[in-house]
Amino acid sequence: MKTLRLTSSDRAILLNLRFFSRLPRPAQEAILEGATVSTHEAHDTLFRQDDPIDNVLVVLSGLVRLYRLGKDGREADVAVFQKGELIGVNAMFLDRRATANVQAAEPSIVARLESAKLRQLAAEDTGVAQALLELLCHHGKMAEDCLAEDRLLTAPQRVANYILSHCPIGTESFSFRLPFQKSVLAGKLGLAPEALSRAFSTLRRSGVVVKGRVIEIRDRQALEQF
Amino acid sequence: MKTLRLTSSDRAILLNLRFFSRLPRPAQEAILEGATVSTHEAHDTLFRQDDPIDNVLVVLSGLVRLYRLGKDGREADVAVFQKGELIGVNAMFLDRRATANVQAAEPSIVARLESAKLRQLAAEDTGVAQALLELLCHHGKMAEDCLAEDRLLTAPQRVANYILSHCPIGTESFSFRLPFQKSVLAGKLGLAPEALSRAFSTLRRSGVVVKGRVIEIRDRQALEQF
DNA sequence: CGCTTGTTTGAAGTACATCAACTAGGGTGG
DNA sequence: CCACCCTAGTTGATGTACTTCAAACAAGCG
Repeated sequence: MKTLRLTSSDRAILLNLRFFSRLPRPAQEAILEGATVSTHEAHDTLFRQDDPIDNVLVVLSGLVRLYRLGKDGREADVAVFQKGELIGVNAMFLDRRATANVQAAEPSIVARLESAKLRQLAAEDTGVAQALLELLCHHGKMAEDCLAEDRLLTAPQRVANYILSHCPIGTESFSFRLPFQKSVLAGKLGLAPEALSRAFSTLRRSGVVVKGRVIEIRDRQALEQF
Repeated sequence: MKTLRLTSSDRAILLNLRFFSRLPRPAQEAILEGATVSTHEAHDTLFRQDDPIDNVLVVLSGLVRLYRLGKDGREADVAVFQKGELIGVNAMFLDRRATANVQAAEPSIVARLESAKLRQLAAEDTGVAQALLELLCHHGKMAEDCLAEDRLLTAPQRVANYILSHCPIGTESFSFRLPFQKSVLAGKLGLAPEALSRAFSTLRRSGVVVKGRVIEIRDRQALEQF
């Protein structure tokens, strides 16, 4: 891991995020001022569960995975963050400890904001607080969706759902590229990699063609009712 | 369902909540001013998924269950709220629609706060925003815990966890009363009622005695390593 | 006492995990 | 350019945890 200062392109990425773009200008400056950047290899661990943490991370490139460990050493993903997503906002307002292990799932670059500064800004400026509130509500909804999916859907249904969520409405056929390894998708969906593989082959009968990371949907209807 | 004004004891309950007690006095008044109360029979539906919703609910007594429906009509609980908990905070800052079905799981009384008012206060007063931020982070952590439990633990382990979470630290043996029907606990843990029942009987071998709603722990050690 | 509702138990089925073997790409070094 | 290796992914066989359906049982409450 190497730690650096923000480049101007890093700044540009940050300022374009939904979260940042809603902040008042002075708050933007204040946050960026103390920010640093770090680069990580795949499988690097950024934090371990319960580590004290006084940064909020922003993924600038790559992929960061949050997972918890079972007593038997098994890993369960609780979230996967892509470019532009914020990590560790919850911890900032709770006990300031990581609620999960944080790991780079591929070579990644993350910005590190100072939680203390962000907390202070939120306490002084309702605009900042507002942006955080919206972000947290969005996270909350995602989590609820995820729990409901886990409890209601079978593996092929979860995969179908994922595919459909990347498929613009109103299109009958479509194709896109997975933004990460299949094993990461498996973790995100709460499946073993083998189960994901089998789910894909089940969906082939409903017009889903998978070649490498490219997924092609031939019959949207069939997928939706799966 | 009957709608009423707040009684003074309702006001007292609300003002004692962690959330309310952190609010500045004028904000408390402003919120209580527009609040109403409604009573519900068991199984009453308060909202259906996607209903527009412009209240935040507070459970004053009883139990309120949030669940989503699968395509086949199966129900999956996403949260269960007891006395003193707030419902619908996420929706307030998103699209203002219910993210799940909301149902009284037993005869219940809920206060209804005006989301518009609360939103306005949060936009004007960082104290209010702060209280909401902490609340949402807490919700977020709960959701993450829940997802991780679902993915890492077997049914008996989840039940053991639940029991331990109600067992004061440092006590070797202990007993407490379930705050709701077993079928509700089953839903909360993502299990069929039968699975919960079987989990209890598995745990009997580890010193858990269940009589009606009363649960007795004879050997905390055994439970912890389950 | 009998009815309703909640819980337990049993038997059968299903979905997913796990383990192991095999296959396909994607570099690397010769 | 090919042989090799390493990793990611697939496929098969087996085990297991939970669901589902059905029936027995218990507990309130009229």
